[in-house]
Amino acid sequence: MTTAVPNAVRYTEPILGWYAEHARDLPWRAPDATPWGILVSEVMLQQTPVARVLPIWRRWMERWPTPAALAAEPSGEAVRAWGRLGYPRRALRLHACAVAITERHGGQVPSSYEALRELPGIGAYTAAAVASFAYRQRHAVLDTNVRRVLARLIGGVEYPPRSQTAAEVALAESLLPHDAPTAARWSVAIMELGALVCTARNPRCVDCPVLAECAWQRAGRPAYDGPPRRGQAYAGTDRQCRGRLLAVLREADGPVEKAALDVVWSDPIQRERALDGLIADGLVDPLEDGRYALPS
DNA sequence: AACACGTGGGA
DNA sequence: TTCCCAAGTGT
Repeated sequence: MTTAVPNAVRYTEPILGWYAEHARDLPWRAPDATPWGILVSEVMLQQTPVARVLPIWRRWMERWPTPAALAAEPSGEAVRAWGRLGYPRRALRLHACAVAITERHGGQVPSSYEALRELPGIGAYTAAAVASFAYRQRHAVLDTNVRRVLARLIGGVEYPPRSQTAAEVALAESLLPHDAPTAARWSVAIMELGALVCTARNPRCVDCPVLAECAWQRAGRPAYDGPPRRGQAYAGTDRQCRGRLLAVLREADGPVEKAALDVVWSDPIQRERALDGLIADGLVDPLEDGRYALPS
């Protein structure tokens, strides 16, 4: 038996109203933001806080305002401009996106979910986000923020399951307003609610527009009881080693000697493995003369 | 379906 | 200081 009260009244309207008043004015949300700018922001924001993305995004858009502008440069320039945002393979894939958009889509970021999904580095979330935010379409946009809001608001638990389920997708789709532009606004609104109010730690429930509807609140905000949610060691890992190695190349003006890489990581076995990994990923180019460079 | 993949800031 | 985690994707 479904409720007689339409979801639009219970969730949509309060959250849209809250968003209208409390949304951050981020540059990729400005009226003059382009689909390319929005796509770039979405890739940069993957697993990365807004505060760190902001300056890099501004510099990036100033330098490469169109996909064609980026496509015209070596991929290594994208890796260099990526700076310390993390997960530098994203920079490589963004460059590959620019090439694909230039070659296959006449330089215009495609608007269909399917075409977006085929671009390198664009998965289910990012394709839905770009289609929604750049083209005002109606898609379930299910990121970590939205999953957490739905887990609490509807599921009555503190955190969503570790990996995304079909039930979550179905739920997100069932909540989508029928009208496409409204659905797009709803998607960004519920995401923003998760980012600003319904946060992972210390949620600001007092500021929540749907506190009265919240199943987690109603249940007395029980603490998460499932298996440990995290545990990613970093110190001493290949990831850290790769980061050190790539930082050397990023900060160098041109190719570097092998010795310049050797000094940043003491364990030669791990160092070589990490370097081979970077080369395999296309993030590092081994030159004929024995030196190493960012890819061209 | 797990696991690899960077980085830095807040609690 | 240590731990958690921030608009995921590809294999």
